[in-house]
Amino acid sequence: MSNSNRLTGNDPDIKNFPQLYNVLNDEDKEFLLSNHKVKHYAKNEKIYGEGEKPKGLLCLGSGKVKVYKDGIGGREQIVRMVAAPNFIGYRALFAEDVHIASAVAIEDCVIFHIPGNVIFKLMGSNSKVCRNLLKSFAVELGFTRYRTVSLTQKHIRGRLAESLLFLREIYGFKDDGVTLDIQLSREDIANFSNMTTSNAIRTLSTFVNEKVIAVDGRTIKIVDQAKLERISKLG
Amino acid sequence: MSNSNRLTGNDPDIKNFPQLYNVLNDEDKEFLLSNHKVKHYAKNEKIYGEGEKPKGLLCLGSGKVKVYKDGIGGREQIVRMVAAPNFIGYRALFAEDVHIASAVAIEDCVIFHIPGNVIFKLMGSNSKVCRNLLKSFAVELGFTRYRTVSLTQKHIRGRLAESLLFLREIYGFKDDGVTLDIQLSREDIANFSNMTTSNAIRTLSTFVNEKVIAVDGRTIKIVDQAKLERISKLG
DNA sequence: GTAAATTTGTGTTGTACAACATATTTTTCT
DNA sequence: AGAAAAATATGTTGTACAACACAAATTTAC
Repeated sequence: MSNSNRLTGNDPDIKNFPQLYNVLNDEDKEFLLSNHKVKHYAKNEKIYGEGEKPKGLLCLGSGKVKVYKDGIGGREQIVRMVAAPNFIGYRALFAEDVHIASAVAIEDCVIFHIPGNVIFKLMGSNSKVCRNLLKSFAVELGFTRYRTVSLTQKHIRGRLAESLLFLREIYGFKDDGVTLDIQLSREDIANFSNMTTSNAIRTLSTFVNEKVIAVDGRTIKIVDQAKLERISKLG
Repeated sequence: MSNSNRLTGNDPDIKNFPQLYNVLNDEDKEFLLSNHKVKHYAKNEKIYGEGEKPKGLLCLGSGKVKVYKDGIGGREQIVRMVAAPNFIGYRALFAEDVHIASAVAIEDCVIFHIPGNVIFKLMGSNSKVCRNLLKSFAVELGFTRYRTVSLTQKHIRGRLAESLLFLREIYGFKDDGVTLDIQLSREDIANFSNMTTSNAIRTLSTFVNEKVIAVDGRTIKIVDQAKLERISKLG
């Protein structure tokens, strides 16, 4: 996984948000620079909630976000794990609908807020903006459909293995090349994998015993990726 | 299983495809009219399959289509039921990816084929085309996310009730106001509701006994919609 | 028209996993 | 620091539903 787009440093700037800024002409760049807000979110802070009206387009400049839906009996289902730079909360904006999921910062985040009329104006004068938004949708719809099938058809081991592989794909490894660059509670892992917290804990333990992963608190190392892929594939 | 060789009196026309034609200026209308193909598909004919490269944008002008993914052990999961007029197979086009699902005509269909470069040119000169495509994506992503949660968390009765309500929403009723305007095999209903065919048959029977629906072969009447909604909601 | 194939229907068995209980460890709060 | 709360861990029980088996009805094939 390439990290060439990944934002680094302490001061994210919308100029480093390639999906949007890089494709604009000079005039539109100027317009965007003077028509957006930069907001900071602390770890565990809510970004938006189910039922709220979208205020505009949100661009995750730095940090990590989980997007989830509240299900039956309060059981939350994580439908998306987001790394920067990426659009968030844009489905509701383009569906002209309220948010049907909630977003929470899972570590400190910087998010660029762009009012609806501003992004629509940019879309009018620059079709590459549209293309990038369409591409985001297309990738996400593909992911969500894929997940619908595996979360309903795969067994627990397969679902958990797949989730770990997706976390690796989304967030990558730390410098050592084996440690997942994301810290999640067992509950979050369970909610991402459609299982109870108990079963997530249990199954992670068996993976450790089988030397597929190594775990230290919330730090997860992928020890045998080929085996993990086999477990994911076999269901 | 042959297409484009059937003579039909009154074919649907791309002029009646509002998401695309109505928003164009005269010049672009002319361009679109001379740069698309009208194709016929017979009932049960495959429109595209998993792994194929998208040839362009498909617009369902008339007929009904199911979109499904092949899951574990050949168990197919229907991820979308489509009524005209609607875009189909566009995810792969905008993700610059191969199709990750298959589409089959569940009754005779007319589909407008628009080459990729043509739709991209129209998007460049008319941002309303983009808006309509974005809206399609947004609605579909919302549906798919909603379904992920209910297909994984609701019990069989709730899943089947929800599926019947979605079929009503998508295809509506016949003139009598109670008969679903769609004929599906029990297997298709099962694959849309994430359950075995046996359980779909069984549960439909109990719904009949409970006077929630009435069934005659593949014809389904919704007798007590409020009750069906209650069953769907309670999971 | 009859045979073959497919779809529909129903009962039985087995099991994957949720639900629950409870202990232990870690984190948060004052 | 110690108390309270939350997260992690593990064993037990119950059940929803898949898997299987088989019969009847319907459709397709020849």
